[in-house]
Amino acid sequence: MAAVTSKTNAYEQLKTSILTLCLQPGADLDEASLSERYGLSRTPLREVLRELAGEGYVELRENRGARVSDMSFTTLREFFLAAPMIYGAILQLAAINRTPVQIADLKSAQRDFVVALQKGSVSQRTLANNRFHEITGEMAGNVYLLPSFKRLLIDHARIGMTFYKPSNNAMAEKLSEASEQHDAIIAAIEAGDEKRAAQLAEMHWNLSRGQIEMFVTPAGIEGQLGFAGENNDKKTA
Amino acid sequence: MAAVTSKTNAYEQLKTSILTLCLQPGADLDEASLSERYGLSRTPLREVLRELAGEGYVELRENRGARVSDMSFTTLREFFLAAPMIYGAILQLAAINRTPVQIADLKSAQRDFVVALQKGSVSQRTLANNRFHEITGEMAGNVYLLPSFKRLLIDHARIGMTFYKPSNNAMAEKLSEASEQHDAIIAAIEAGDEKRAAQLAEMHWNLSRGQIEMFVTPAGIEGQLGFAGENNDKKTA
DNA sequence: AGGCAAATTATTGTATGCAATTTGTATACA
DNA sequence: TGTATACAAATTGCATACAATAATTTGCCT
Repeated sequence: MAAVTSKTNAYEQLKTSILTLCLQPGADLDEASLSERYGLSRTPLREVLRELAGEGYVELRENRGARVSDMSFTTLREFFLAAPMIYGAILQLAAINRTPVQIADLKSAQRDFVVALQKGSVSQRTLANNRFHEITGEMAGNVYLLPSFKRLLIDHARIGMTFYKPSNNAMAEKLSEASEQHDAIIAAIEAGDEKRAAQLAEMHWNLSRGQIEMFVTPAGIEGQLGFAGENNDKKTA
Repeated sequence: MAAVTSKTNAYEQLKTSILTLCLQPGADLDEASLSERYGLSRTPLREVLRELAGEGYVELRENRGARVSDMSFTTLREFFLAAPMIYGAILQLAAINRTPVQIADLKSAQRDFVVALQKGSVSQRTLANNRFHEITGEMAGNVYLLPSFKRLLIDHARIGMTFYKPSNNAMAEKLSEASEQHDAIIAAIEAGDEKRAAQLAEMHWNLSRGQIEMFVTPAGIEGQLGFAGENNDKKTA
């Protein structure tokens, strides 16, 4: 998948559309309309869908078309169970096997992420973050860990698109914290400090989990509806 | 992939051919001859190849056809690095999430494996063993760990086909030891003993590694060429 | 009016033919 | 003898046409 053909174009566009929730989880994918949309016939488009299915972007159902891989509360739980393990292993190996060019790539990706953080859309930020982690996966250089890691990154991006909206200051703060962790990860990898890398991996996921919890249980509205407990002295506006 | 069509047939046959080394790592896969062989046109066969590529059975090269996923000394090293981790996690989760029907399936697969051990070919033994582990993967029920685990199982089968030939008594002994470990794994899963399950996972891979080392460094021919050290009192035959 | 069944429509699956790319080979030239 | 280039063969990629399957509508009967 190197040359710039309408096929690779469709492949990349579908990927980013799924990552940015432009195509929502569970959405039906019609072969006819998609092939027309991307300017190719159904045959190559079907092959693209098969490839995307292999990576976990879409699910194929026999005689019933493809749909974007679904996400549920169950998968969210599975996600946070598997993520620290896999990512911990990936970062450890990245710290061991990294090459100079890869480190340069990673730093470049981090610069892009910082820019996206400052003046990018939620999608751009998500994609930049995704690219950063993709590179760490490449650095690890283990074909057996990579499939699961890539699968994780798909849903990491989609979870990010859902929950990491900087609607309040606390969220924005978390995001800059994530950026600082990226810097720390780069430093640990560059230093070949595998223990530190593993530690940072876990911290990074704890941050993600914290952001989701913050989103699910919003702060700052206690008592507003008059349901506050007996000991609440605070006056309601 | 449920209905028995010539497409699913090609899919399954290619899978087992690759697992049993009937199609060797790195072997070229010609679309025309394969489509003729399995009695379907090139279009659906190409889709099958894409699906197999997604699971790690084959590698696709643009404009240059598919070939069976390669294995090298490097990948062997990556394998034994990733395997204990992934399989440890899989068995832990299997012990937690197992259902009665799954346990029954696992026991059934183990019975098949024992039969294959006694009077089956190397291929049959490998496939039965593979099926056993596949079921543990299903039991774990984590979509994020599964891709890597399945990728591992492919090469586990191929490594097994290469190294686990019971050419001597020691090898045969190792195999019955593997069977006993399977029984222990079933017991741990059924009891919901996740710690024990993780422990057994590591033991199982250590056994595999030992078998390979035994194959690579054959015993019983020291001194035969007269290169024995000074302190060797043993008479050569 | 409600439910079942047959026909219609829409969508997916497969086959074939042709275009584009790669690979192998032969020939000319340094 | 080694290298480069042009041509031929083989193989992959794509589009169109047709077949098979699923979804929907329509009409009929109860």
